Amino acid sequence: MNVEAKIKTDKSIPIRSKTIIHLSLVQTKINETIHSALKPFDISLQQFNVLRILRGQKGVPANLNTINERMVTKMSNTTRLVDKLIIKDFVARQICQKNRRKVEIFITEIGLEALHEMDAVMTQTEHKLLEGFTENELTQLNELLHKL
Amino acid sequence: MNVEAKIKTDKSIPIRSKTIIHLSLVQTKINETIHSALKPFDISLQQFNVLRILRGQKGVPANLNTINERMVTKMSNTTRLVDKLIIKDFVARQICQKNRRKVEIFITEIGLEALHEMDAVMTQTEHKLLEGFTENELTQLNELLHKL
DNA sequence: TAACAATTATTGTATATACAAATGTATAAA
DNA sequence: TTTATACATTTGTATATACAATAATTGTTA
Repeated sequence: MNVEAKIKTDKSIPIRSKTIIHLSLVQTKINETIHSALKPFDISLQQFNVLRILRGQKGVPANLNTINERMVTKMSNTTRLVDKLIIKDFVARQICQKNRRKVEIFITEIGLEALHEMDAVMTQTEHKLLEGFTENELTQLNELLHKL
Repeated sequence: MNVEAKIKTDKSIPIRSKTIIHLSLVQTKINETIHSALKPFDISLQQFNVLRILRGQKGVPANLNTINERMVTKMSNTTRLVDKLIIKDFVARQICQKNRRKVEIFITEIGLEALHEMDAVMTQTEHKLLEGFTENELTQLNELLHKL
């Protein structure tokens, strides 16, 4: 991921601008890679993330607020995202009886199985994306990102 | 930007998954920050990037292909993006006389002036986003991102 | 308790984006 | 010259997303 080459500029860019552009380029690459890795499963990255959040609940249903809080990129319309997962029978939704404003969303057996298949592909994709890094460099990168 | 806190998981995440999530979180933050910084100018980040590309041409008009190649996040419909900049009188478009399939797009005086104002805001935003970093750490981060 | 405010989710609408098909132009081949 | 192919952009369409408005329920307070 060579910034200067990519944006084809002759003049040297200030280090901060360069960093921001660099991060954007990296993210674009990551998104494209993950997107195509998930393609065979006919699921979007956002939908995949919701499934993982629900699995993390270990059987406890989550309401929309909880999902929203834990989403990496927040969605204004998690409702419709969940709708799509329901169509696939990956999750189910029911009204919370304690507080009927809330809904309880949980992952189904079918969803768990599908997610398990996707996990393998995702792990593989992550390794491929980060194949240029040593363990030490990964730690370094995370420490630096932590400052942002 | 604390990954574990943000995604509220108890179990420790594999370093590669963590890195990918970390990068996504960082990018979300950057996008939100830049988006709100550009809000007063009523321009999207993509539109801003096109303006910068056109200024980089130093008077030489660019065709759509050139713009597309240099875009950080590639767009399938640069046509419509340029349309919006034309409405604002920031750029102009004319058919290339040498090859009438091509169009020539260039930034106007109004566009240059507007961009100049935005530059100040962007520099400020970049500094704020990266205020936790020393010069040395910025260099380090760029070197690491280069591996991706 | 009635009125009002706060919470939670859903829906409507406008814009953004991805992908494919269509348009118009230029070049090459028969 | 006609046909085919490649090129550069535009348009159509479906989906995604952001933001605001609405609906339903619960909590608060006068």
